[in-house]
Amino acid sequence: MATIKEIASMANVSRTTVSRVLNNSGYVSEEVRKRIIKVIEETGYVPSQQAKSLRTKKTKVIGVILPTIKTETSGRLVAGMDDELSEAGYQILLANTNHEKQKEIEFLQLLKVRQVDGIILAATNVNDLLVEKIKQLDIPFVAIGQEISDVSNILYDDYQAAKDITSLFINKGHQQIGFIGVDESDLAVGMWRKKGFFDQMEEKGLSVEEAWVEQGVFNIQSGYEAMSRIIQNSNQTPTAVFAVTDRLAIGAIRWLNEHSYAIPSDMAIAGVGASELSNYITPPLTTVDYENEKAGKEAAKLILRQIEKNNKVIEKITLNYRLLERDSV
Amino acid sequence: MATIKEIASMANVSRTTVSRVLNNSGYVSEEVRKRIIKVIEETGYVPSQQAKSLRTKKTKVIGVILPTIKTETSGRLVAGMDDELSEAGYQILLANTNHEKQKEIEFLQLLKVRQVDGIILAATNVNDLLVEKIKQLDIPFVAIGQEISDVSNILYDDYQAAKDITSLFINKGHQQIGFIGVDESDLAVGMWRKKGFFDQMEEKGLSVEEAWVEQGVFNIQSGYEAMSRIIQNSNQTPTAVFAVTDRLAIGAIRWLNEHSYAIPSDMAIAGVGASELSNYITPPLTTVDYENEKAGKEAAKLILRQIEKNNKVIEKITLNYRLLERDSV
DNA sequence: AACTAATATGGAATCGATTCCATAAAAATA
DNA sequence: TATTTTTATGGAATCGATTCCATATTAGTT
Repeated sequence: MATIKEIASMANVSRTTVSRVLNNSGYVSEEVRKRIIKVIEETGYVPSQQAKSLRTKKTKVIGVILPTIKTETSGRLVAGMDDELSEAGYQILLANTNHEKQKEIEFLQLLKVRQVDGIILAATNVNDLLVEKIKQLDIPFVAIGQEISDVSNILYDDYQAAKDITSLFINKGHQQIGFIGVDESDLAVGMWRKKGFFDQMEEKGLSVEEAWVEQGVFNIQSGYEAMSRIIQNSNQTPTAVFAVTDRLAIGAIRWLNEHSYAIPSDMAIAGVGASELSNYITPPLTTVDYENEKAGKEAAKLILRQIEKNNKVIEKITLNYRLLERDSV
Repeated sequence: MATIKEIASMANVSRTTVSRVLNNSGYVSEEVRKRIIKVIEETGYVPSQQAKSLRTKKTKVIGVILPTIKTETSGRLVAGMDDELSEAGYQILLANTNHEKQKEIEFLQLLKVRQVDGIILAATNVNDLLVEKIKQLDIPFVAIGQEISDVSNILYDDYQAAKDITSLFINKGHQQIGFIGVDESDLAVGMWRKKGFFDQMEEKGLSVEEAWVEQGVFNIQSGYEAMSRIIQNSNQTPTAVFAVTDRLAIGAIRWLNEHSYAIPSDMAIAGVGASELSNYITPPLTTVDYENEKAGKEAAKLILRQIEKNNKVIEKITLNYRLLERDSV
C-alpha cells in the first residue's frame, strides 16, 4: 500500500498539496491537481483510514450493541441501520452481548476506545449503572426499544399495542383471556405489554384468573411449556391467550395443536413481532408488526443527525405499529 | 480522554515506560510499575486503538461481507463468528452487499483501507474479477459457501446433500421427482445442488420431465409460483419435488395447501437449510441442516489461525450436514 | 578492582494522514 | 507604480500510541 508521501514525491509536490486534492480543500492549480489525480489513479492509492481518524477524530464507524444477532428482529434492525448508514459512508461495528447484562457496559467502553462516531444500543434491560455509563459517554447515542431519559430513543408503543390486541380479543367476544409474558426487568416487553393487557381488561371490567397468567423466556419451547401450565392449572380454561412475543405464541399453538385444540374456535392466540414464521404456521398468527427495519433506519437517521449537528440533540420517536389480523383469533 | 502523555507526566515517567507497562514488555522496576498502574486505574485511562493500530498495523477487527443480513442464515453465521472472534478480542465490521455483485469488490477494497486484520466473505456468485481481487488482497481471507482456489474455504457439501435428499425420495418409492432451483451463477446453491439431484436420478435410471424443473429466487413467493408452474405445465405431475432452499419449499407447500394437495401423500417436498420456520409449518419440512453457526465458528477459527501464523495457510474445510427427516416426505 | 551483563529509564523517530503557518507569485485594486 | 488580495505551495507540528537506540545504574563475574 502506497502512502501519501510516496504519491507526493511521484507527483513532485508536497504531502500537503496531495491532501488538498484528496479533501478538495484549499487552493490547488488545475495543472497540479490533474497531475496528482493521475498518480493516484495509476497507483490505486487510497488514504489510510487509520491515520486519517487519528488526526480527524472521525472513524466513519457506528457501534451497534445487540442482545443477540441470531434472531430475525436483530437482522432486520441491522439491515435497516445499514441501509441508511452505508448511504452516508458509515459502517457498522458489531457488539453482541449474548444477553449478558454486564457486557453492555463493557462494549460501551470498548466502542468508545475504538473511537466510533456513535453508538446504537438495542436495549433490553436498563439498569441504573448502564444509564449512568451512557450519560457520561459523551458521544452520539441512540437507544432502541427502551426509554432512557436524556438520550435519544426509538420506541415501540408496547403499551398501546398490547391494549389493541386485548381489545381485539374482547371484540371477538372473549371474556376469559390468558397471558404469557416475560420477566418484567425487560421494561418494554415484560412490563409495558403486561400493563397494557391488564389495563385493557380492567377497563372492560374483565377479571383475569391467576392461573391464566404465565411467564416464559424468548423462545418457542418456553411458550409450549407455558401453555401447558395454563391448561393444567386453570379451573376454567381461558378462551384466548395473548403471548408477548411470536415465539411464545408459536410454542403455545404447537402445544394446542398437539392436544387437539382447534384454533381459534377452542382457543384464540395472538403474539407480537410479525416474524416471518408467524405467517406460515397453521393457522397464521395474529400479531403486531413493529417494522424493525424501519426502526433501524430511524435510529440510524437519528445518530447521523446527532453527528452532523455535533451536539446532543435529544429526540424521542415512537414508531407506529400495524396490527396484523390473521386466522388465529 | 486522557493520553499516554498525560499518564506519563502524572506518574513522573516517560511515555516509553508507560507503554512498557501497558504491553508488559521490557524492563520496568516494580516500584514504577505500581505507580503507573495506580495512575491508570485512577484516571480510567485506556489507550487509543486508533493510534495503536497506526503504529502496529493491527486493528483487532475482522471484516465480514454478507449478501444480506436479514436472513436467519446470515444471523447464525455471524453469531458463530462472533462467538470465536470476541473470545480472541476481535470485533466484526459488517459489510452488507444487498446481493449486489460489484459491492463485494468495493467492500474488499474498503475493508482493506480500514486495515481490518482479516476478511470473511459469505460468497454467492464468484466471478473472475472477484477472484482476482481476492488474490491480490494479501490479507487473511476465508470464503464461506463457495469454492475459490488458492484461498481458505469453509464449504458445505451441496452435491452430496442434494444426492441424499433425492435418494430419500427414491427410497420412499417416488419415481417422478420435480426440482425447484435457482440461477446457476450461484455455484453452490444453483449448480451443485442441481447436479446432485440430476446425477442421483440418472444413477437410479429415473428420467426427469422438462416441465418438472423450475427456477426461482431466494424467497417464499418464488417457490409458490414455481410450484404453480410445475403443476400447470406437466403432462404427468411429479409425486415429489426437491426445492433447493427452505423458502422455496415453503412457498411450494403453501401453493399445494391452497390447492388441496395432501402432503406428503399427494406430493412430497423437501428443502435445504433447516430454517426455524421449516420445523413449524404444516407438515414439518424435511430438510438439510448445514449448521451455519458452526460454519461461522470454523471460518473465524481459520481466520484467526491465518492471522496468528502470519502467513497464507490455505485450508479447505467441508462441513458435515444433517438430513432432517420430517413429515413432508 | 576491573569488566561484562542485566536492569531501568528516557529521547526521538515512526506510523500516515491533516492542518496551521509562512512565503511567494499572480491578480486585483488604489 | 505601489499596495492589497487572492491563489498556490511547502515546511513542520500534530494526533497517540510503539519501538529503536542511547545511557545510566546496579548486579554479577573473573
